[in-house]
Amino acid sequence: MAITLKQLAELSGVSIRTVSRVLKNQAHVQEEKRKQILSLAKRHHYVPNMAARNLRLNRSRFVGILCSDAPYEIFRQKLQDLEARLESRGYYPVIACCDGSGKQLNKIFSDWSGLVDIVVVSLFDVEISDELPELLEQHSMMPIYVDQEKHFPGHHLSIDRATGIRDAISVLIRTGKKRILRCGCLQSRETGLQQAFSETPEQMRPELLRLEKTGTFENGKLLGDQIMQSGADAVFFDTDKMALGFLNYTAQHGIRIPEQIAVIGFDDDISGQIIYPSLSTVAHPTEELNKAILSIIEEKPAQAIKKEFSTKFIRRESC
Amino acid sequence: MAITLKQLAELSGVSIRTVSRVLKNQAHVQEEKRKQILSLAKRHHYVPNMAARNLRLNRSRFVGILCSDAPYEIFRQKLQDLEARLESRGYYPVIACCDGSGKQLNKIFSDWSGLVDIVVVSLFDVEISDELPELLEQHSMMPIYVDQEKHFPGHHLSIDRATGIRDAISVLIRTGKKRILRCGCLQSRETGLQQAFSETPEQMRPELLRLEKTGTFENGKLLGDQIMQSGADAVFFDTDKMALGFLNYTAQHGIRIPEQIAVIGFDDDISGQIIYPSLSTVAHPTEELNKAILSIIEEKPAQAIKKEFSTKFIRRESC
DNA sequence: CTGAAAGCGCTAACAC
DNA sequence: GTGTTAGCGCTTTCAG
Repeated sequence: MAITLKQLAELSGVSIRTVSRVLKNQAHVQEEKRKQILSLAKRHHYVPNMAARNLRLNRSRFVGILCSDAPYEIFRQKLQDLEARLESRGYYPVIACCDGSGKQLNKIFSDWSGLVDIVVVSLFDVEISDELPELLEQHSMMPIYVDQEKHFPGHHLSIDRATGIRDAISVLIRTGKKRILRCGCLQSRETGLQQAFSETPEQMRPELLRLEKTGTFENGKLLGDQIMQSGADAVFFDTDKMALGFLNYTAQHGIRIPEQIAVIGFDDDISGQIIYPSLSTVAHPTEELNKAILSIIEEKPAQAIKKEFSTKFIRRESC
Repeated sequence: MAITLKQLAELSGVSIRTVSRVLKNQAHVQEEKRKQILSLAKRHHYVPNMAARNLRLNRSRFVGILCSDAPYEIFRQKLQDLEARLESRGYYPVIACCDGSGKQLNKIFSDWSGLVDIVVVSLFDVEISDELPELLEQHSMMPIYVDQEKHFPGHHLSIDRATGIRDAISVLIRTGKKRILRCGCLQSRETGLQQAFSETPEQMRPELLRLEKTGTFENGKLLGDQIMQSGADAVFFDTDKMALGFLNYTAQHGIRIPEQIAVIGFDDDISGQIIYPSLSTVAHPTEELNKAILSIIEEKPAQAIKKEFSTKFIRRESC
């Protein structure tokens, strides 16, 4: 099918080396031969076989991405952005949905061996096996950890949740909310909240209520009654999913947002933008993060990179 | 880094062929040697280099996926389902976001040459260059076209929009709607609508209104006034996006759904499930379609497969 | 039962 | 300027 260097060499009556030189613009080759080879190559649609090149050079343009199977919108959004960026630089993502078990990781890496040498670890809500670094080492793959709790050796790009959350809560405080409810139980959401409170002069500090439930859509919806009875005038949810569940409840019960209660979520799910009232939320630093991934891939720094990116508050109609 | 067959052969003092035989369980090898080789392989974490294997066998386990960059939720949903299915069978998706131009396609296929031999074409909203079949041929890649308008040679899996739409409209008619508005201008949405109407005895047939605008969220929102003034008691939108735009409008204006007007969309975007009232819609046959893709990949049928899958009406709160 | 060897398509060091 | 050649790591035919 596809023509090879060797065939091209035979066709043009020169050595494979010369063909290679012409095609790669290395050194000088007689203009005449050059042209002939070039036209021959074009006519036969010569394309280097990347499998062979990769084998020879022991590197590839494929970037493995380990992601969770769970349908978190924000995840897919990030992924899509990354895909586009990779491709624009001539890299391609190879996706594996992963549960984090050593067994599965081993299978994946084996299937990728020699074809993928950089792995972006972007797992969420799964328990990652401690064998991961060892497995990566064995398969000689370089990991880039994105927003991972476990501190495996390698590049780490993390997300500072506090900044965006602090700004969000500050807005609530500044707009005179007196009873703020925090709904959820993720430790990572706590710092920003505390910051906003401690920045506020004591006499102006609102009351802080808590409802510690996991941040699912269902929970947001089910807790509706309880939230409204709490007397809170503003509520911050751990996740947009949960906030959206609550907004579903309020829509159903004719509760006016933000007049009766202001709502802020976390994640910037697409759904938050399409509903009415649109959901104020804290957005992930997707762009910056993905840019950083790309720069690591392209520059392959010897030192392990550790960077943190800030989340950002996005004010919409719900507060 | 990674140990090779050759090294394993040297370590165990046999030929490379014998090692290979043991590792692949081909024919019999002296039990003693067998065990030694096996333990050696395990100790050194031997993993075959897929790049080399692919080169030799001229095939691969990577499946290229051409998808649109546009952030259509339904697209990503389908993609995610496909990813999981592929992986469960030991295949991996390699993603390229594509604008359909010959130039870009050529670049992508060149980058993939020898590494990808099956390409799932799942493009939407882009003009695909007519060079595609030729380019695929040149790179010896087998296409699987998913829901594509252009009839290039190869396997085609298409989506029958009519079935789900007919059922949707039938429900509207059965529930006594008298003025049904169709909002959108996609030709593909017309057949099912016509079917539902012509199946209905003439004296019971509702009135059919039309508003021919493209199915964007913005349009759904902007057309709110016009839709309400049309006097329609039910509206079918070309896309969930547009329906969601309209529901945003109705939420903002305190219009009761479905009492004042029943709403049905098309696509089954996630957002339609989380809002109140949840959006009745017509869903794509994602599972069946992706199963079919997998069976083509695994069975590599000689004959071009042409299959059509039906959409399905999902009734929720909005009608 | 086991091994030698060819070759997938490409790169690049090393001659001439 | 141009050609020869030795691999990258694997599979598999063909001889022993």
